[in-house]
Amino acid sequence: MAYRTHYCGNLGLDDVGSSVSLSGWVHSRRDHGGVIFIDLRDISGIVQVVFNPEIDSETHIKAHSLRSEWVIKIEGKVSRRPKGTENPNLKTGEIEVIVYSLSVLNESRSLPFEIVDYTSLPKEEIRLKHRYLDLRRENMQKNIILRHRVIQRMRQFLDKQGFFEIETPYLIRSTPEGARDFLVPSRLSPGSFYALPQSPQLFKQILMVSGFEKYFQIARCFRDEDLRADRQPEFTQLDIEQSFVDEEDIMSLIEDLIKDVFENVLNVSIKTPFPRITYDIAMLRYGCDKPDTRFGMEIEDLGFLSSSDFNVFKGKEAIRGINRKEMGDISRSEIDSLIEFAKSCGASGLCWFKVEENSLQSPIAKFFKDDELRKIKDVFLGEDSDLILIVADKLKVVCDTLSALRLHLGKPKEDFEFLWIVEAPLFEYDEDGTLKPSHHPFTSPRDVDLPFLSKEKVKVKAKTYDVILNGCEIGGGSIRIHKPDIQRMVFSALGIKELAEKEFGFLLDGLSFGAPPHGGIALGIDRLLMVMAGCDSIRDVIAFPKTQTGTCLMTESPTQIENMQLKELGIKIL
RNA sequence: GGGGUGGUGGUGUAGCCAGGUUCAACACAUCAGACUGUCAAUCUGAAGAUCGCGGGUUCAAAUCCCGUUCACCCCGCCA
Repeated sequence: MAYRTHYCGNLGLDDVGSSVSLSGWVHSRRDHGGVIFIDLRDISGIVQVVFNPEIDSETHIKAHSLRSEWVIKIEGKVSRRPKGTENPNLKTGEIEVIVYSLSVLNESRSLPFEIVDYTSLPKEEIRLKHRYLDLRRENMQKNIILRHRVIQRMRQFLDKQGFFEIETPYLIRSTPEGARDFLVPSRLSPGSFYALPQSPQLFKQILMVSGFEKYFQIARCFRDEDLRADRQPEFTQLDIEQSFVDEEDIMSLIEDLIKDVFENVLNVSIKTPFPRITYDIAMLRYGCDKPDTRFGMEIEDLGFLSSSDFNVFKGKEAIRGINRKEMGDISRSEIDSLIEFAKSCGASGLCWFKVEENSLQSPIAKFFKDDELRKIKDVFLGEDSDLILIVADKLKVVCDTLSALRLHLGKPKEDFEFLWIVEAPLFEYDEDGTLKPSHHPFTSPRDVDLPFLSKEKVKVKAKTYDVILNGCEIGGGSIRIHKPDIQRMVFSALGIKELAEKEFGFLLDGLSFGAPPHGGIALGIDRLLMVMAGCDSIRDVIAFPKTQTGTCLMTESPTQIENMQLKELGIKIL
């Protein structure tokens, strides 16, 4: 007889009276000496199966030896549970299966940890080592299946919109821009290496030149940089590119896609269009380019205080602050720890005012004139029991610190808040003073900024759009440059003209053969899933993630390589 | 490269920053026995850790110090 006629979790009152066979894992057992209850688990859920000595004594004796996570097959009859013994916590709690035949398909050693979600989880180290057991937990199965549903829905949606799913190579040319590449040695060209793609960026643009017009791919991307809770060395993007579009087209496509996915997978309705703010406004109001907008506490400018008598504020590049409502009763030591927090962000200090009886209280209040104090209170709409925090420093430090304080003190509501950040600068200077693209060098500048490409480079804004969900950057894209002369101008502005001709010659060639206007976006599937599933780390939505040092604790990769294998590749370890 | 947190039976924690009659406690899991209606079963009993690893201080170290390693969080880095 077949392993199963039904799935455990799908049985219900409708099945009462039918004979079924079920296969699955022993989730838990309750042995009463007489009757034995087993919770039998398969992918669909759990059902209680009953071994009763009066039904079949031989099977009952066999059932005594069953242990957690043994794999068994049973045959039995679905019965309504006796009155008063129904379990409302179980989807199948109104019925049980009276067993008349049991076979053990496989035994299990005693477990390194319990396969349950109600007790505190073992250390992540242990979970990752025995990932096959960790993934048996209901919560993890939910996450991985959610991931499947989201990806399927995205494919469906894009297919309906006329997009083609096209694969691009994983063994590609290494280019100097961007993150560190993972390299793959070429046996056939000793001393030469492929790189794994950081994204399919160039190939999808080439597909536009090729005339496919609408492309997407669930693409694995690889970046050899340090890991974080939201960063793995390999991660998955929904990569999209489309011809004959502007920013509006891509943003509304993504809004429709996200709306469709959330409504059909999570049954959560999403308001579109998403709010849009420019990069400059985001930096001004939130101090960062991926603000969490689930709470207010926006940053206010206090530049007028640079002319006050308070020396600390004199000559500072920026003076800005936030108002943490209803925290005016904070203790002195709590304020001290906020000051420490600010210092850890790079600030030299943190000034504070409590609003009490409609006026500002602070050790530094005496340095300010009455009208200055009033103005501070007005800027923040200060009310009694508010706490106003002010940082005066270099602009970047002020932004970083206030942004961090905002997240530290904010109480975000449980919700999904989307936001577009548009018009990021095309270029930025890194700390050693070299100009680099803030997205990638194929991003189109705004048409109005073209004249500034050669002079005030940092003022040039780009046709970019990043999509933010609850303060997490879940995607970003841009309209690309489709004219070779403008592409060359950008390369020149970056001072990489010669290098680019060599590295990206094929793109410049492609653009010169009638490339259509085009643009696209990539959504970080792992991060999107992390927020959808309510996890704190993308590791919980990836079946087999790496540790912070880039190792896999289950397979113990990476490993050293035999000399023979190295020799064949023409590689020597230093 | 840097800052921080943690590592105590299989798992999660307590003990540690007052070093010694607590050289190890509690819960869960495991094993054995009992039990015919439980569902995180219950009851009784047993087994199981030289406290990540190495060194040092001390009459004495899970506890203090130094180093190291692993996991996690963060900065740098991530076009």
